[in-house]
Amino acid sequence: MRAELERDAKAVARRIAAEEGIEGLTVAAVARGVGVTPPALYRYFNGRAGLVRAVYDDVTAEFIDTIARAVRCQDPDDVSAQLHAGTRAVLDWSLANKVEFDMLMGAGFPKVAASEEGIPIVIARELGGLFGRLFARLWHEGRLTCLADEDIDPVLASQLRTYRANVGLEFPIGVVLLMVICWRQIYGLLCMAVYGHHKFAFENPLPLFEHMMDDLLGLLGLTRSPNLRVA
Amino acid sequence: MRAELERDAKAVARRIAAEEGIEGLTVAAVARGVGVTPPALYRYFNGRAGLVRAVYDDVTAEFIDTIARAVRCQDPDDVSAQLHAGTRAVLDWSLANKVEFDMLMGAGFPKVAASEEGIPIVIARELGGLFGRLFARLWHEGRLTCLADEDIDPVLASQLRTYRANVGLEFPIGVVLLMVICWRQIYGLLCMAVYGHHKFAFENPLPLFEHMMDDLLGLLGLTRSPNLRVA
DNA sequence: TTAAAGAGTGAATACCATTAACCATGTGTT
DNA sequence: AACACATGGTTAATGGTATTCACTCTTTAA
Repeated sequence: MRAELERDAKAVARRIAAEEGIEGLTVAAVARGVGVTPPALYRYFNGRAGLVRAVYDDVTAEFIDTIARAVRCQDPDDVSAQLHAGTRAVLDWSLANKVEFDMLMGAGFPKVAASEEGIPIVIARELGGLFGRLFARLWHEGRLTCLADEDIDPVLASQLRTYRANVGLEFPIGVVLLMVICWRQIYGLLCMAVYGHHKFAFENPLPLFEHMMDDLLGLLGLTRSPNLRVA
Repeated sequence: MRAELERDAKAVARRIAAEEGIEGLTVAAVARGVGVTPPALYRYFNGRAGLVRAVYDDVTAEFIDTIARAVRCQDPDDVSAQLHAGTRAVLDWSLANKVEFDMLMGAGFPKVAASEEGIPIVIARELGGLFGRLFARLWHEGRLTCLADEDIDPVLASQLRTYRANVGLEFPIGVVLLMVICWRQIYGLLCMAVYGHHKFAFENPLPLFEHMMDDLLGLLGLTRSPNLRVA
């Protein structure tokens, strides 16, 4: 019947989490926000953990959608622009949604994953798949230079194969290694920007970001696209 | 008088934080741990925030000391070994102290910084200084190849100068940029390892770490030292 | 000897989560 | 139409938390 209350509660929960931080997301606060007493919410959510879980699911979907949209916005034949725009979208979304970023890709994730059953590795899979398709295209076009299988440390190679299987990629593990190398740098920059340890000097992360993108695109044999469209 | 109670409380707080996570660090729990009622702790700490702050200060000192020790352990003339060992110590400490890592360099930091006044940028300063001295040595030995000032984007250059001034470094901003490039990758790997998003494939982060170190040392014109001593 | 400062306790207030018991309301069936 | 029942909410109760205040005891200082 009242499916709208569930929708409202989710929206309120999301807003509270964004404004007050995840520790401010309480059953009582959400109940106040939707004009109901706290126990009522137990009809819809599994207590506080369920509320957090609901926000997590919503945020995950929104994040993936945002990034995918930014990639789709580019010229479908311009892989450089797609990679650049997708990565930029990750940065922009993360900065605009710091609490949510923490839930998806920071310290919040282990906590969310521990609180309820069946939290999937959806971010690594989806994001890996999204960018993986672009890497696949570069690979098939023969533009990537990467390590041969036998030049990769055996233990690392085995890990890369596991990753490839889980994300559903189909190119050599040398390409997977390239992805991981790129992600390592992007992720480091993201955490620097979101958590703000270097805010005293790098309040605006864009110069470092663009410098990094030039670097990473170069690593993939690409150059910055002149047709990049940023939302 | 009872300075020992303050010591005990700090130790208990640290243990609870490590075992239960930062949200389990409650005034009541610490009080139980030292056999006293909660209000008693208000004589020593500024409530829960003060307790968190005390843990933060302790952990900061321990972290810096651990890394400095690992660096000192190496041949003082072997900069490669010092960089490698120092970075490895950061990884090892972070994995062994995930909650504390989060407080120093993750999502916990903004929260701690917001809770009490005068939280210094001690980590960025100290760690930057520690590694900065090694970079300074490489620079003065003329082994580093880096961008000239005029080849760096002006906004980025200004940020690098701010960083250099805050950390007390004395080499060209091209070298500072090298440091930031290295840190970006190290930090990304740390967050990956500590937060465990890719645990399904990279449970053991060492292969990726060693691969990264080879990369970074190469960037600095160095090779892996044969005399590396890992604790 | 006495006054004051230090260090703790207990009680009170105000949050929070969670469960249990209860009540209204509408829906479907006989 | 009347009745049973599932749905969706309520209030009440339990127990956890932080924090403040008033009070007591003990130690120190004059």
